Amino acid sequence: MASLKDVAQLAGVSPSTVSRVMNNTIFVSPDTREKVEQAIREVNYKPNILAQSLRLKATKNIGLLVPEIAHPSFNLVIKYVVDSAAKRGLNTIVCNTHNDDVKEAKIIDSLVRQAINGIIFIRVSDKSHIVNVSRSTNVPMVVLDRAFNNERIPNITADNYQAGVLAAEHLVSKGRRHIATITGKFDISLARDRHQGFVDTLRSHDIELDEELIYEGGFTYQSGMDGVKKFLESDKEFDGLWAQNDLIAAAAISTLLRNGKRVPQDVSVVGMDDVQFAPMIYPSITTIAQPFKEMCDKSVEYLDKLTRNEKIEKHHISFPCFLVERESS
Amino acid sequence: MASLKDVAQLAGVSPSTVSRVMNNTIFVSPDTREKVEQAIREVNYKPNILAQSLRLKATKNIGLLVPEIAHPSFNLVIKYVVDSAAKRGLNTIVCNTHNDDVKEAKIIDSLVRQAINGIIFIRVSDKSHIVNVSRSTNVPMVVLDRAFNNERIPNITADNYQAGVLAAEHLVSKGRRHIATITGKFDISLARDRHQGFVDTLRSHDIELDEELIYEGGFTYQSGMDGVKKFLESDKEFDGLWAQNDLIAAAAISTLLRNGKRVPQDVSVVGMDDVQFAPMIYPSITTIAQPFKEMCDKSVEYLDKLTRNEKIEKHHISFPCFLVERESS
DNA sequence: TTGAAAGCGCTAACAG
DNA sequence: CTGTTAGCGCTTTCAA
Repeated sequence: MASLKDVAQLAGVSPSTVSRVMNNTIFVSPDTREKVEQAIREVNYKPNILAQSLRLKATKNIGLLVPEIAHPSFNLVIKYVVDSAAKRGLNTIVCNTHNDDVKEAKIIDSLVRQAINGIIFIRVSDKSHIVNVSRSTNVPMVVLDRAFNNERIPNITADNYQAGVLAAEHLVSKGRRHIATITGKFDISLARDRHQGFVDTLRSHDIELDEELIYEGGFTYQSGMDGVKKFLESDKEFDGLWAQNDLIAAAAISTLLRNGKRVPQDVSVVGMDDVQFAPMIYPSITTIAQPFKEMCDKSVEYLDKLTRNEKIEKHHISFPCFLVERESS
Repeated sequence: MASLKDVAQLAGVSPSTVSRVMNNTIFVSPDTREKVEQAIREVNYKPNILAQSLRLKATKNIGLLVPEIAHPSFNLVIKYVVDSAAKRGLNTIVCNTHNDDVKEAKIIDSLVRQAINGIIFIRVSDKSHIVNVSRSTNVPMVVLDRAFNNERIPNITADNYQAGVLAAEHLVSKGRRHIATITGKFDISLARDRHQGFVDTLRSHDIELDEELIYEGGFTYQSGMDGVKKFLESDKEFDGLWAQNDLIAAAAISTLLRNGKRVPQDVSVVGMDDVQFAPMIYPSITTIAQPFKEMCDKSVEYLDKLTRNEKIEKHHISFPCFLVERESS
């Protein structure tokens, strides 16, 4: 690969001049410029990003940490972050924390060593303590999806409470009164928020959730199966079910079908996230969608601003969710 | 962030000594080492990766190009490549080529400027011409999943012909004789290979595919729906269907169900890839699995070897597929 | 308007 | 065993 020096030599000018032509930083006389551009073309010169970054103390890479890559919701996040970053000329280094906060800490630690410009971050759990890192290294970070209260680190989330409201309203509007729910682990605050919105709204319709029809799962397919099995084994009748994500919803639907229940006739099922497969299965999943694209865009925008020391409007943005009605309800 | 120089100063030694301690490159006397390590701890020194890379002309980053991040099969590839790279201490920059070979070329072009050590690559189509890039820049590359004949660039694929054989054998073993198939676009050679294996095997059982029961789709959900609709509109009876990926299979299954057909009783459906949702829907999808994990591991291993100029055993490795039998057949 | 020179943070001869 | 020195490829003062 030709270097800037090579180009300079070939054009008979100094390296600084070539740099000036490349970056349009200050005026260069038309004929020198022509000579230089000629030389650049001749050797197909491309600046070495590493050297640039070292000099400028800024890279074109951002890091994206997700609890698990092969999770349909995070898959969407990856797509949108990568696409949005690419639009701004940024590369995305995708890291898998495997739902393990020790691994998570290690990854941040290695990422922070000037390989990247900033980190977008879906925390493994509410316990992940990343503040220290951010403080000691001043690598900009934004926390996505899972709530995080900190005055230094921006936080982009969906309005999870409102998601619960939407789910409840929808089930009630379908005439369902005997309602079950399968949630994520309650040590993740968004699971609590969703549940709270759900419970409050049902209550406002004089519906009280039966304790036996609440299953605290873990945002996994398995917990969807387990939850429905437990409900079926109890004697409780139920005609509506909210699953706090679509993985759980898919599990619930297939488990119900396998047990001779009809969806939606016997049980209306509502999911959450509107992942890729939600419209693809039969019956297709009615779900509470998060505006992932907008959330990811905003995250990248914030990170970008932070790296250039620009102000950001708000430290915590919460995006409203919306209902996508399909066959399962 | 403290630099090597700071540490040296603090420890009262030269920078090179600190470097030696960090890298264990040659012997350092125990007490100097102790002094240095003390200083390192004191300022929490972390080497600047950028400077290291510039100096060593090698980064810890690899690039991964996929035609579309939010495609369930490629999602698996991303997961496995990232995980496998992480085990070797490599970061993965994930890029989305959006099924566009112009974009693809641009991305490679920008990636190649020393930001990365090598590229793993699922080509957009058989037309993508990346050889030039690899030649002019000598950034190591390996082509994954989609066949590519080149003596310079290793190619890791599944045995797609054999996949077709497995699918045909399975349908025949289920007593199916009137068989339909929905394929990927035939400008991607693996679609042709799969089809060939399928056709040859059926023929060996004296079954000839009816032209009207072959639909050349595009590895998308949409083409699965379109294909089945076309089949249903023709008068042809069919009791078996091979979809060349699980997206198509899912579409086929739900379209059949919506049209009053039972799966598998009326039509046995077989997919391919064994993506995440294949076991999750009802009926769960019988599918021809590709050993994605092994394929990705091998790709990363090859890339790693290439970057250290080690020999690799074979330039083209083709991994056998296997049948995963579930409810849909 | 252009060039010379310094330096980003690191490693690796080369001396000693 | 350790220090000095040069240099990876670039940008940016500072002078001219």
